[in-house]
Amino acid sequence: MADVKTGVNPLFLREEELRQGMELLFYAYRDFTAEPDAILGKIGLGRAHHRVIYFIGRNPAITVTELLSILRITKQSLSRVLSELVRSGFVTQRPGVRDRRQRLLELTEKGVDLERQLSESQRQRIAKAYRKAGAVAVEGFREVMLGIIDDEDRPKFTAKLDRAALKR
Amino acid sequence: MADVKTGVNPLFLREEELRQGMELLFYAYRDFTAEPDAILGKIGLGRAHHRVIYFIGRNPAITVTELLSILRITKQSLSRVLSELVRSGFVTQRPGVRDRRQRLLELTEKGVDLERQLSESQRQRIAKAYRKAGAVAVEGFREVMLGIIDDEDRPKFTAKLDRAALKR
DNA sequence: GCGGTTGTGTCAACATGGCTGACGTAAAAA
DNA sequence: TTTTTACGTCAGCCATGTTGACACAACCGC
Repeated sequence: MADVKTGVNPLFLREEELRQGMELLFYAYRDFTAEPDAILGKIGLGRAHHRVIYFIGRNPAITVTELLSILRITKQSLSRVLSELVRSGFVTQRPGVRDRRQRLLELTEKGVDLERQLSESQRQRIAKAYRKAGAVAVEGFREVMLGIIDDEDRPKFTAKLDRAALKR
Repeated sequence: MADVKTGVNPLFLREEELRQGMELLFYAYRDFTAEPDAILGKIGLGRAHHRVIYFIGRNPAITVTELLSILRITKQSLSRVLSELVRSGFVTQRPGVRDRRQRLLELTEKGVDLERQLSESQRQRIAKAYRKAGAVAVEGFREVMLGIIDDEDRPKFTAKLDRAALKR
């Protein structure tokens, strides 16, 4: 049972290691969101708006249902945020071609600008971390993060067939 | 400017890589918090209570100020959550010895139980990801995550001298 | 010992972003 | 034709953050 190298219970080490992992996630997320939050605050928007803008920018012509499944919130919650973004001219909606009930969402030029501004500090933060850690570490980071994410969303990061395009 | 191997603009690749990193953080955090949130909901508590319980459990006899600096919220926000936890018998307070203005926070037995229950699914999630990815990947994960975290909190994960103990 | 600083608490008001439940409409699919 | 789907909206509630103001005890430096 004794760990020869350290003289410490290996179960304790494991527990400590896992707790460190949990805390890394907490601190990283806390710091990752801090800067965009500050920018958003100045223009009367919140983190929820950033998420919506981000994923629309990332998946042009995304539908409301697809967006809901990414964010895992209710349509009522999304609706509030989304309609604010449409009203203030960051996002446009147009009916789907194959299914006219759908509202395909796109960023306006103004929306693209805001998205870029908001994500800039985050991109820089990730870039700095990647650069400092090196390619091997980045690959390890990717693997561990993928393991943390629920199975169903993992394919998003591997095969990049455009599921979205099939639907419209 | 052209990337010989892929025939793709390397700036685009870099952008894609960074965006993937950002999304990994979003999805990992979303899934990491989902299960404890569900448990908390049933007993009328929220994620904020989990965070407080977690960090008190992790740093027994932590002071309010120290807790505030970890959570980066206002004392008024913490106060509400903390007093609920004290009132419901998850946390105890006692005056500091060296500084009697301080309230040293500890989990009660009930608090320890709840903490364990809440963090269990998270520990398992991390453990599964670590196991699957392997030791090298875990080290890479650690390095990248540390790079994402603000400088000031990075020492928490390296030198583990007990700063807290010096203060009381 | 006095005066400033620190640790903590509290009251009040407000914003954000979740939630549930209910109801409605248009379009697609069976 | 009926049912299901995609989406919207109204209303109300809750959790969790914010700012600002005030209070008090205790500590620290001069």
